[in-house]
Amino acid sequence: MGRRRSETVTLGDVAKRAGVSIATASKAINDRGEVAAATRARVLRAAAELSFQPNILAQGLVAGRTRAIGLLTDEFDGRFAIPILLGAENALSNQEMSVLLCDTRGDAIRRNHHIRTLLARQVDGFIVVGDSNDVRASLTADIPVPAVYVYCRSTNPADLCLVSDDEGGARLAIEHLIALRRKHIAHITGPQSYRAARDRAATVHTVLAEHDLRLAGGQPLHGEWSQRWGRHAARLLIATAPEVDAIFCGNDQIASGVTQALTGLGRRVPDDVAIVGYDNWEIFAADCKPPLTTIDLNLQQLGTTAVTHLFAAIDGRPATGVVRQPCRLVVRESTA
Amino acid sequence: MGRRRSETVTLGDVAKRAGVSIATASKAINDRGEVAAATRARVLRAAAELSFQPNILAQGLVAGRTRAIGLLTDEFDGRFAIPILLGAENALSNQEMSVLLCDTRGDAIRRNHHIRTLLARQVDGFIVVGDSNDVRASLTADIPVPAVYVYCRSTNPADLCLVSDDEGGARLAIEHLIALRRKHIAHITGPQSYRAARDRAATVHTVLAEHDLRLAGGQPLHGEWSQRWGRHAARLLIATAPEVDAIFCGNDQIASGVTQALTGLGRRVPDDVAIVGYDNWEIFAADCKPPLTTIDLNLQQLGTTAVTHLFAAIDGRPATGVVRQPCRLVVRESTA
DNA sequence: TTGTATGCGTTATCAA
DNA sequence: TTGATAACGCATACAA
Repeated sequence: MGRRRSETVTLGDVAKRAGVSIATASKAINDRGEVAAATRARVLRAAAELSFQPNILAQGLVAGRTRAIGLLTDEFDGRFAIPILLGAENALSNQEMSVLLCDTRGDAIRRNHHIRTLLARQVDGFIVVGDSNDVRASLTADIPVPAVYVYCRSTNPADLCLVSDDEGGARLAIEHLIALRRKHIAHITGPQSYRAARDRAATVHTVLAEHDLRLAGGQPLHGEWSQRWGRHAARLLIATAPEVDAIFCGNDQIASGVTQALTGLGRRVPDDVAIVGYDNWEIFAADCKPPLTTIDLNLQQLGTTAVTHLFAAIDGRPATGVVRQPCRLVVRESTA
Repeated sequence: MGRRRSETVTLGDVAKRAGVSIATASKAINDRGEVAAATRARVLRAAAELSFQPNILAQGLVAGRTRAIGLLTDEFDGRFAIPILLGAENALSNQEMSVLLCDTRGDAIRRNHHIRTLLARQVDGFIVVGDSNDVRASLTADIPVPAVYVYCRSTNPADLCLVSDDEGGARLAIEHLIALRRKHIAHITGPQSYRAARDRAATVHTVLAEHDLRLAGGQPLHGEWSQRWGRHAARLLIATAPEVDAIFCGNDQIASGVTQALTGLGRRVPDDVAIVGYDNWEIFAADCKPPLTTIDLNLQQLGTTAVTHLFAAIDGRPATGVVRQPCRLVVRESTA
């Protein structure tokens, strides 16, 4: 049964056509010095004429490496995983590495199954993409290759985890509003169960205090990550703290809802109230009316960084601990 | 140099521990009948004790198949590719197949490079995910394995292309509005350069005509796929065709913008004007005020279907032509 | 500089 | 029922 696709051309075919042995052909193609220039040229021409492609399976079998890595994600329909994955895929393919994608759908059995499969495929390493909030069971004990955790934490402090710098992002937002001379700054954000929401809220307090300010409304308004909550919270806020002249929102959807509600209440953005969102999800931020100033997480860069670290680890120079990826302020009309 | 990870356990290790030859161990593990029950049990136990995982590279080398497929996408940050990819990945992993992911970023060189790499990795087939609008150069001539095109067309009519049923989707929307006794139905949609926009607009005309109705405003309003265009078009429409009592929008973002603008103009949704969106992108459709009735493309199912067809093709039963995936009406408050 | 021979881990053939 | 042995395609000591 078709154990070999007839058209497949192997190193043997190349060698035959060039009139040399397989060993010589191999050396020529892999540019090992021990071959005469003329021979090398003959081999390369033969290879080109036959469109020879070395079988990566065979190479991997002998080398013990496959130039492939496993990308593990729990819920990759979430919008955060995508840019990370994209950044990683890009960086990897620049290094001639392939990506084996596995979505575990939050199912531990599925996850273990995927890990076993990937190991059976002899991947050279793992990138684990999380959802920022939860802590992932460390793979380190179960696998013989390096792993890097992105946008999540691992249970093992000796693992390398790359996360977004929530404190830095919140600081960027608040200092921007303060620079605009806003004095009554409020914070509408997502559930307190989210670490990101808690960390950023804490930083909001800190930065305001550094400038002798207090949060308008006294406390952050915790709710959902939705436009609906934004609309609702904005009305609450105007009722309880009508002096508010700036709102830092936990994501762009909330900011969009806030903006809609404020406009409905007759407040002008940014003249009466400046708005800053979070995530720079362009479909919301740039298409809002007015377009939203927001914080970009540099997620794609996060994916790229992960690859860099994974390569270092594969080369025997592993890093460790939690690394924070800086955010970036994107100024649009909502604070212009 | 480290040509083998020391901990790796091979079939030889299992065989030794079970006190049999490698050949016998292989037969026992692969359940080939020609082995005594007791021996088989011994081998399986040894394998379990050593957590033996067969090396898929070696298996693939001898079998000529790898149980891996290549997933090629041009711009996978677009939101349509994601659910398709998710559906495909899910179906594939259910069949113990792995996915090699490649994003070509619309670059032909990159694309060819990826294809060569995937072939060198001996993938058993390809799934090509497009962006619905453009026609993809057929791979068939260049590759020795089957390919299925999803959410795009191929230049070769003999290829199998899976697309969304735009006509059916538009029909669902318009017939829904007609069933609600709306008489003045308008259509606000994306650029005419998009095949989907053209096909749906044509169907809108057809279905209205079937019910002796004409489009409110006379012509579809073609613009961008954005909220901004939705807001703008809604104001245009109210100015030129104030009698409008229903609007079918080309996507959920346009519908969201339309809804915002209508609300600002004092029209109630759905009482004065019913709205239907397209795509069922929940983050927009379900979080709109009011939540949007919309058309779901069943993209995940599209991915699953692609895998089914790819398997058939790999098994020597290829299909051909353009297959349309039916859409689904999702009713929410904007037409309730 | 070139070629021979061996091994990577597995499956399959065929003798024993 | 079992076990040598030969592939699969490639890379590499080592001999020539």
